[in-house]
Amino acid sequence: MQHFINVILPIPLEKLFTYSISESEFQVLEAGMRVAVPFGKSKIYTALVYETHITPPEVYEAKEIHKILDEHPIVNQLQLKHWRWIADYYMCTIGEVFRSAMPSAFLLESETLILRNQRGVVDEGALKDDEFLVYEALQHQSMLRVDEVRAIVDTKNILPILNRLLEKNIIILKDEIYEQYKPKLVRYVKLGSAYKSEDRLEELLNSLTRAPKQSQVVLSLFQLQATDKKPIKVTDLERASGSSKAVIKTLIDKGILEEYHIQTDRVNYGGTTDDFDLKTLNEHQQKALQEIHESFDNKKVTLLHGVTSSGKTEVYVKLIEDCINAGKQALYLLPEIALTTQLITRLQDYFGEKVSVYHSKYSIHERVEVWNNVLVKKAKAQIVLGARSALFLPYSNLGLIIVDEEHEGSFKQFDPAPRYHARDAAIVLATLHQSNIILGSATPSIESYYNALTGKYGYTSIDRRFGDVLMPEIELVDLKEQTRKRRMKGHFSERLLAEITQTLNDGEQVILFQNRRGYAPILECTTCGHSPQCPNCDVSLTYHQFKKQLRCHYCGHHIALPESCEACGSPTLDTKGFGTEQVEQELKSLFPKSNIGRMDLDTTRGKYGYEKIITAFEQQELDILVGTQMLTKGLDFRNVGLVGIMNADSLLNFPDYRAHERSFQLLTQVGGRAGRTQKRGKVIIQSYNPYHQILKQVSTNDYEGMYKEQLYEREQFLYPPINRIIKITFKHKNFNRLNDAAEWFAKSLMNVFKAGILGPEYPPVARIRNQYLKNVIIKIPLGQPLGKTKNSIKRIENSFNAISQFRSVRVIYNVDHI
DNA sequence: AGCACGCCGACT
DNA sequence: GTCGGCGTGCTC
Repeated sequence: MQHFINVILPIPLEKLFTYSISESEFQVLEAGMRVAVPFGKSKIYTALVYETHITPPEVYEAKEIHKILDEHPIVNQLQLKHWRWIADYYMCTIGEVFRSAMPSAFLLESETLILRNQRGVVDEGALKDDEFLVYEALQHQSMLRVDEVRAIVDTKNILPILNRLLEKNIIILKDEIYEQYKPKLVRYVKLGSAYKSEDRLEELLNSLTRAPKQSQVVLSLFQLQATDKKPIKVTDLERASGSSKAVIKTLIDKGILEEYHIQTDRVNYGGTTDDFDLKTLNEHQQKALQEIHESFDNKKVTLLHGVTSSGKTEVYVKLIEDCINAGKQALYLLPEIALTTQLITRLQDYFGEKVSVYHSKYSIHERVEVWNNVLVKKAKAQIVLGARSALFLPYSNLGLIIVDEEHEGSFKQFDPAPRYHARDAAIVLATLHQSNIILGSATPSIESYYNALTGKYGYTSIDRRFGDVLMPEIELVDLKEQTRKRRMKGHFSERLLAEITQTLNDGEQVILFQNRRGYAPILECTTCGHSPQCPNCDVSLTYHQFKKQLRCHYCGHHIALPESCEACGSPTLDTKGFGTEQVEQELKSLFPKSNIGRMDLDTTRGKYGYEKIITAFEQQELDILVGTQMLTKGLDFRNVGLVGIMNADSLLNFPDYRAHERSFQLLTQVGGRAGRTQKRGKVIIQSYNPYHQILKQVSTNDYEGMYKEQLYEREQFLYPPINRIIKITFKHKNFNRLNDAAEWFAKSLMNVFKAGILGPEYPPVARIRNQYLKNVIIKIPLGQPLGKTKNSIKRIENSFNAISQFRSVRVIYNVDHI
């Protein structure tokens, strides 16, 4: 009998692929195990077994698999179901979900290597120039990768060259897949087995009298062994003997010492364990906890609406405790930017080494380890704290999911597919596991609050700050008036300056928020009005003073700062608008005695990027911190007396239906950083439009009012939560073709759906990396069956792809686009 | 998505 | 003449 497997490949193709396997492989293979399979002419991919069966494919001959990569499944059935749901709901392929769900180290691809053919006889004179270059390179390096060859000969298509070299027997090709994950090994040493007996030992020491360093090492080894029976690390021996790696190596080479390796975990928690000093909950938290339990009993998703600094974390901790006591796994999801050491240590203080952390700044190795720990249900991975990708770990018995900062837009993945919303995917995951799930926020999203009010979610709130600290006092400053009266110093109003001075004098810290990085978004010639544009994108280049550069924030293109206008040649260049860099600079001249820090994408690169800045601010080495929305989340600073919003208008004037909701959330969250101890904090919001409804609602803490008004608008314009939306983006480098394609697609949608089709429209940035963009938005009434709607859309896409000029236009679906 | 194949323009 | 562009079709 023949045996087969259907596998998921990590590529955007809808179908599963069938490979043939042997009888014995059939005995071993199970769904959820990885196999390496040949695909296409020469590639080898990592695929995941979806099912095994004995039905031969009818219209083609199945290829054989290359290799089995796992002994046991590393993905379970619940995950496969979850992936299927994500692929269906977010209109992508299961292969794309597979690709983004696994740590990249699990997905090896083959790479073609070019090696010297040792048996060939080379007639150097018969080689062409480029062939000779490759030949020469192989004299120095035993093998080359394809893109290295490309760099050497400096042409795109190197295949003809390689083929000629192959024919002349100069090179051979080899396809290699390599395991990217390497367990971390620690080197240990012990005395060589030849020297175990007493007399041999004495002999040894005598022989080393002329090598004092070496004998010192041997003596240190004895001392270490005497004090501690544990294995001795090479690094420890090095330190104890005060000698070098080289000396130890010599001893190893001589056979006097033997080295060996023990595998260790990268993800270890170094702190003390079982150090449970959970603050007792206050009455408000207690009440919330009670209500959450009741809501959980009704099997409901529960929304916890607690004002900033109300102590939601303590409530979560209680819930986690219950969950792990019941022997189940707990998942705590946070937006990437809120995953700070502050929170991690706090949780580790409660739960010790039961907490694992999983997010993008972790190395691929660390991620594999967390994956494996969750898979085998290790105690140290019973609680996972992570960003949205932590949703994909191989849980087998989740008892609790917490989605904190539930309103955060960054829970929605934007660029590669699957464009999923982690909050919503978490709800589905909770259903699959029959697990409890709680959404928490100080400013719930309109959707979630709507779901709570309509009874779909359970709801509970905490409207007092922990320790009864007062909500900050919020003051609006009219920039129009201040400018007219010439009361501005740079971008600071008199009021803001006075408050900053006052706060600093009181020995408290200041946070200033400006939601734009760089120095100024636009450089403009005051003579002719020209401003430098990105050659690849339809945006002005942002001026970064620190590097004296103009940069594009979309494609990364950058040029040196021009000294005169490129259009008219006059040196009258001026900046328009302002970013964090400029705020920082102005502050430095206004408050020369204060220490000023800046926190934005440019200053927080690298694994410990933000850690440094946050710690410096925490320890009050910095008096003022300027930053973008990064500083709105999850930071808990004790001593902040004042939060200043440099310009609220840039938020409010954002061109989409969520701008107001987002502004309210952002401003409330930043404001919440002020006054977390007994003294009441202060927030100053500068705006050209201080009578804006949203600003008023922020300043009076009127979430209800904001919700009602926004809901009314969404009802009027048929936006979520009243309707669902799917955004379709069309992308192509040819402007006219893109327009025709988008127009055709929109018309077809119109024919099918009759109403609710918006566009095609150009997005605010209509060209990125030389690709033109156009959007169509489909509004789907809640009653309309989603599956059928998506099928109709897919059918239209099929006809679309049948038109040859449209085929090359990328179609990107974004379901529930934020 | 990649990648090969095949057909056309513009240059060593 | 070839190189390299791009459109087209296929991948078990």
